[in-house]
Amino acid sequence: MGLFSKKNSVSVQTVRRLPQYLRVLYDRHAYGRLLVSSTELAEETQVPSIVIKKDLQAVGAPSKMRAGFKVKGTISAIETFLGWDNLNKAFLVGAGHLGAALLGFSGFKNHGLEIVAAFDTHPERVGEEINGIHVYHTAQLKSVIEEKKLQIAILTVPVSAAQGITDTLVACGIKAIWNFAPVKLNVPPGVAVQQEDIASGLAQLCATLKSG
Amino acid sequence: MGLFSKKNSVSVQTVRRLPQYLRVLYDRHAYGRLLVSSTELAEETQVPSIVIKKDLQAVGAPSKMRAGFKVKGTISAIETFLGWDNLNKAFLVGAGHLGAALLGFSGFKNHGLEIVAAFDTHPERVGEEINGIHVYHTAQLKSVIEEKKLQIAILTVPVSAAQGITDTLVACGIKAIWNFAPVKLNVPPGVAVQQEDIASGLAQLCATLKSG
DNA sequence: ATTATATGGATATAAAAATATCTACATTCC
DNA sequence: GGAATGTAGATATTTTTATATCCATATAAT
Repeated sequence: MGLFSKKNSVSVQTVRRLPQYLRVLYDRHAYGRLLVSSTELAEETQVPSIVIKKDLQAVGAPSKMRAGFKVKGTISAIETFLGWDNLNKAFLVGAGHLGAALLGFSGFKNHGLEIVAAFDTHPERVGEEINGIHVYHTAQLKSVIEEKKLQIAILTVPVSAAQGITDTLVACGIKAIWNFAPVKLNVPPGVAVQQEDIASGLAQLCATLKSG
Repeated sequence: MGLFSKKNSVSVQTVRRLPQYLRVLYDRHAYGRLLVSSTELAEETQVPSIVIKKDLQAVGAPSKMRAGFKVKGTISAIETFLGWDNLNKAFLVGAGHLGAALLGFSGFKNHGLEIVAAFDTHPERVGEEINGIHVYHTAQLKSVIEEKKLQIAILTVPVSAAQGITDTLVACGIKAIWNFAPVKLNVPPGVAVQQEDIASGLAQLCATLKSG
């Protein structure tokens, strides 16, 4: 029960739902609303209101009795919790189809992420600019990471290249990897890997189809 | 306990892990292996072996005492469970960055999915072929769906268009929608919607970063 | 003032999922 | 042949997550 044992135990599922709330909150804030109730958020997100209440309480969102959660304060609470209140410098490795799609998505700045560089090995891609982001050769990873003080890696390379690139990233001191390659990466402790597997969602849809 | 009350209760998390196992199994099968143990699958996927055992038991994977799970039979069990043993005809609405990336991904055929048509409203996209898939105008949705007997919709349109397109899809009798637009869709009972929210994964990564 | 109502907050319960423990059994190795 | 080993299978436990119930309270209607 010491000073450092306070486990900030916000569940994974709660964390995954936060961006949904954020979107509705941004919208309400744009309309000048000061308060929003969990009931209203529930209608908008199709998440049960009781889950929303618990989620928002977990991140310390401010509320007003009988009125709802304070829009601005709740936005701040969520953004602070996720570290989205200031931008992390990110880069992307693998400027293929998916990589280009992510580079073309301008919404990351609302999610605390600023993609400032891309890397690839294909000669026809290196030197290009995609949505204003320069594509370097993968050989320059180390120098560019250090020069630009990059923090978060987005991995959209083929499976065969994923682990090799990862080893390089780890050697460069990268502590967060967002991995879209369908393979589990081997990293030392202290490096966070978030695995995105598009097949998981498809599997869920197919299973629902068969049973429903 | 009647004939129809048998609830095939395979958990969501189990379903989401199945594709991972499938990848390793394909690999081992390609190398001619007949058996694979849960321990080996655990090393490969970083999922605890006991979870793997339970998952595979849940879908009725065949095994051999003291030896492991039968590679071929387990592949069949998973594919059958997910309905990936024969191809579902799918189509994509919204051939923008992300849409094009999905159209360019040829791996869906291993996941029971064959994308046979795309739709968009932009004049410069309509009429194009992306990875051999024709892009129709969205106005033709109904006729093409009926003509080609399409079953699964992949939605990669902007948020503003998502619900409108969904209403059309529902009217066309579509029963499964894989939605990449970050908005909850309103659909009648009986229509399965699988929501993909890229921000959820990013939130998870950021939360890990902050706490780790 | 009084009452009705909708809300966040707190607590309790239930359901889902992960993890641990033990057993039986083939295979391999002496 | 006998013991050690590594496996699936079954069961039990714990942890996590979701859901339900009740309560105090601030607002609005009467």
